[in-house]
Amino acid sequence: MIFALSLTGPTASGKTALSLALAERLGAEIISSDSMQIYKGMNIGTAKATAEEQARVKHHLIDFLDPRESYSVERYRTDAMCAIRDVHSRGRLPMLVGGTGLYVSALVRGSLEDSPESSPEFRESLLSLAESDSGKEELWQRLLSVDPESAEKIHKNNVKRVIRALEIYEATGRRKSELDRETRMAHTEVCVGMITLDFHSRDTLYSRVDKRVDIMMEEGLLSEVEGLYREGMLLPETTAAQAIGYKELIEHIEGRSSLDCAVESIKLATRRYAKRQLTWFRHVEGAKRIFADSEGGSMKGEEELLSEALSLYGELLSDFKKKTAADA
RNA sequence: GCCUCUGUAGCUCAGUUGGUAGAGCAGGGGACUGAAAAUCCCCGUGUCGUUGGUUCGAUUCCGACCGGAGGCA
Repeated sequence: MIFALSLTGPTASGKTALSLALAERLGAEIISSDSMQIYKGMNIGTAKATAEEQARVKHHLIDFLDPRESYSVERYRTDAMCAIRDVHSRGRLPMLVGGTGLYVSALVRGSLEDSPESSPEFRESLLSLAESDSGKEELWQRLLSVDPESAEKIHKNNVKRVIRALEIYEATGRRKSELDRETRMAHTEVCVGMITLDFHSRDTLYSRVDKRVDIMMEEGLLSEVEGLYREGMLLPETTAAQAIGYKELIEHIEGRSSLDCAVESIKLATRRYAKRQLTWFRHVEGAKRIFADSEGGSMKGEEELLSEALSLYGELLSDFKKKTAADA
């Protein structure tokens, strides 16, 4: 059983700075758990660690995929497991850092091996069906007849999820609800100790978000997006083109919104994203929480955060040791 | 100074022929197992500008006052 440390938190919470300090202290290598930093050339808008920062600590699963390509949780699981084994085999601590909750939980929960790959053709054909309300209803009814347990859990308007559940049945003849149960039981070869960054003051987080978007613009986000757009890297419908900061500036480049409007939309979308991340991380079982701000709302100093994180790491590690000793 | 319009949820505004009010946006809460920075669900009490009057009852009608916009001087 391999122990891996994970550091999560909403965008603009200061994950990167803390992760670098922690990694240096613990002899760790960073494995990104971010669904957008995987893409090559998307640097400013995804707040990727800079070249200097990457020189300080070795980073994995960052900046390696063509933005025109699609990726998936399961590919992430495979890639991340591979990186974790690699880092561990060299006697270093694998440290997952990123804000994509689903990616982290894919490593915490069992394997999804039995789960079928996605089928673009299948999705497309059902998607066109779902354009009307009655079409959505029809798809959901179809799911209800095939896998009532999943249908009950998935709202009929959540077309993507309804389609995925149907896709699983179509491809394997098995129900999504069954597979979910099995994967929940599946054993994992890695134990992830999780630290989550939270905020006492939502306002503090949101003003950090706003400020960071302004900084990204100053650093040249617009020309980064323009460059990628001109090279044909940001194609409609791809995951990369849906990234916050990119989709809004694409609209502006295509003349559908003013620059000011685009920047405001980026801030708004980022704040909402941060809120969703907080919801996700707050409800993750077994995660240890540290606050980036004090109760009054002012940001904590780096030293203070680092020492809090180190003590949580100590707790997580001793829990892990107890657990492995008990298993043996 | 006079005249007209206007003052309702954080913002933009509906509305009540007098029985204390509702949309959009913002905001809050939640879900999440091969698209996840995606996708989806739930949540609206606010001195109806202030103060008098009429009335069983006023945010709604009338007066005064205080903001705001425009017009005339």
